[in-house]
Amino acid sequence: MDKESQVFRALADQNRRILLDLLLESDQSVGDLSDKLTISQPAVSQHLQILREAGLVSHRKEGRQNIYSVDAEPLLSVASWLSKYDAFWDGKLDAFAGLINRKRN
Amino acid sequence: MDKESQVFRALADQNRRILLDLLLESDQSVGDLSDKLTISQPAVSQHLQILREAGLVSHRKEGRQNIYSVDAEPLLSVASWLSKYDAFWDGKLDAFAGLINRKRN
DNA sequence: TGAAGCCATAAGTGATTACTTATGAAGATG
DNA sequence: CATCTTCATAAGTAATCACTTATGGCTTCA
Repeated sequence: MDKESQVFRALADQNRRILLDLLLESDQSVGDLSDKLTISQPAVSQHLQILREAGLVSHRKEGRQNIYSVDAEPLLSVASWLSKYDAFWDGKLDAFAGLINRKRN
Repeated sequence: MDKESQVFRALADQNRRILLDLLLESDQSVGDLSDKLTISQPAVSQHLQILREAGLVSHRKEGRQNIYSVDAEPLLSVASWLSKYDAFWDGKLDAFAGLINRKRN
């Protein structure tokens, strides 16, 4: 499977997007993440593996904990793919540009 | 399934992204699209149905042909979701902004 | 050292996916 | 009308998915 499909597929699951959202707030251990979802710890580990394979998260060991953090680089290729649709957004593009500019200023 | 997952899932298949790319060039019939892919016509129809359910394409009948066209609006929510990662792109964000601005000017 | 905590991996399951071939409905054309 | 074109839908299949429970390897700590 090509890398782009792998990234989209990783993002296609709600629990995985929640995991990314949680990691966006702060790096966290698997246990911390598990406590915040309604699925089992192994399920969380499996989702994290898929996110890892898509390059969207990385992890470091701290004692017996495994601390995960976001790695947003693959999303750049998603953004690049999206940019092909600029012409179709017309006026709405300004709203989009506003969205991506919001945090810059 | 939530709408956002549906859009990501629709984009997670390479053939469906190719279909969108083709439709980005011009509105086309199912037969035209079929000729350009290596899968069967029913497979193309099935992919188009998934894209329709995600709101990414629409179609109009012209005689016995079914002409499909891109409907990019759902991609705005993808773009909005992506914007949460601005802070993680740091310097790379400029490249991203360049990408989305390219076609504007 | 031994018990407990943290986490990945294994194995099993039902649901979904992405295709195929077969078919039939609806519109154009002789 | 009879036929051909275009396309969606049906049915079947092998592969993949998202979970579960069970287990065991490390690490920490009493």
